[in-house]
Amino acid sequence: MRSAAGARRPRPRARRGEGDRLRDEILDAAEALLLETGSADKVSTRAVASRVGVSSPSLYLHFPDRASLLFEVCQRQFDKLAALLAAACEGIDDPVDRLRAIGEAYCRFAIDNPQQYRTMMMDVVSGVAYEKDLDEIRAEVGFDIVYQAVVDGIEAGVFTSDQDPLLISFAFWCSAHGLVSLMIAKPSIGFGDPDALIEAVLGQTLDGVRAR
Amino acid sequence: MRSAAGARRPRPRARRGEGDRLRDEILDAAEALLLETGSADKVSTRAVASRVGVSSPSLYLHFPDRASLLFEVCQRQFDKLAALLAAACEGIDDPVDRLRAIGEAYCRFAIDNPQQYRTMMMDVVSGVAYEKDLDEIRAEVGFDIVYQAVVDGIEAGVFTSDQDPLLISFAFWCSAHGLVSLMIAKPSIGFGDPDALIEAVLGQTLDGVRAR
DNA sequence: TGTACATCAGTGAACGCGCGTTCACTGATGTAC
DNA sequence: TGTACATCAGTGAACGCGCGTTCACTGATGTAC
Repeated sequence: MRSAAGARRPRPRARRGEGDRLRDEILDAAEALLLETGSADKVSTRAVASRVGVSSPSLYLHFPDRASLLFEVCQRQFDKLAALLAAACEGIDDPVDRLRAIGEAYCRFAIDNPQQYRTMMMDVVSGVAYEKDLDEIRAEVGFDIVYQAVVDGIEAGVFTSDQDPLLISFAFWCSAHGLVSLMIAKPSIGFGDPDALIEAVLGQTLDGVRAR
Repeated sequence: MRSAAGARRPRPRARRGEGDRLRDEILDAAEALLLETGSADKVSTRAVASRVGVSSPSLYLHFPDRASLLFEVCQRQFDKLAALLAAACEGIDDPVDRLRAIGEAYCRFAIDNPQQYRTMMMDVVSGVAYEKDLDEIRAEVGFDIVYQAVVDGIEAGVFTSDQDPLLISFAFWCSAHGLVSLMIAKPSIGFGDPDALIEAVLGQTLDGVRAR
């Protein structure tokens, strides 16, 4: 816990029109706090302000309330995840390989950013109406590129055409999410090498949709 | 919110040795509160006491602290789930049918008791060292009976023997958990008929491990 | 270049709240005689 | 059966805490002249 009067000198006032600098610092601090405490409930306006080195009322110059701040922290994570997933499948033509790459990138993100993933996908962020409809979720968690890979795979004859591609995509997502959310929620289980487990579980799920 | 002085008359003192009556009422109230609020953080000692119609210090006659109370609430849920799963697969010889029955019962429990499932499997219950090791988890979430069904299935030649049965079991659990935890965490997605979705996702997962 | 003034980013103190927990206590129940 | 006493389940008041948010304010920055 670092106080405004502590090690760092008092922050210089933002110049006119530089308001976004503090705004970004607040978001960074909230994100860091979320990461360290592992719980959105612990990301209090006071803790965030103290970390930035600023009084807590000054958050209200940049966000209408705590819920909006937390919402935006999550939003930045979703943007990051979407970019990661898009990058992961870029240039991979084979639908099976592409699906595997997407799944691995998704799981990697979750394992590397467990507290963010928890907040995005597992928690009720208290006071935040963080309810997205299917279209938003589809874009944000990479559902669209999963779906596209599945459709391509069915067309190429490598995936079964017995099932609705939407359902196949969804089941794939369930596997990936189930795996990483268990690893995050129940670390005491002791999962061994995460990468090996990810590969094995995704591989098995992909086998389930192969054409036969 | 019902106060001690409210509608119900002041609760009669427990007789000597009847201390468990209030203890059970406290657990029931905490469980009900968890269900209604959907968040373990909201299950405060004061709210529980007020619901029972008792002063909050009296909780401390039955539980050393709030964390122990919450822990026991969760423990009762795990016991209930284990019993449900055992009942679900009773008398089903075919390993595939048995596995499907276990998975469906597991998902049903989660859908019917979303807040309890959330607390048991998705949340960090604040202040509760609710860390179980693999052996406990295996027993409590029905992992052992899943594993047995998989082993039986491999022996009977209906499941692939390419994979470690432990891994097959785990991937199955990932699917089921992933499905229900998404349904619980992101209700705004709009999942349609839950039973149909459960059947489809589990069926697809089972297809992934069929011998070919 | 110098001065008076306007702007507005950030502050310090305070609000009312609910929390977990402690403590000395009360008074109904049970028991010994 | 009646009485004095011991037990102990449950209480009321209080503790110190951190919270989200408000409000009147300060004082550095920028601007008009």
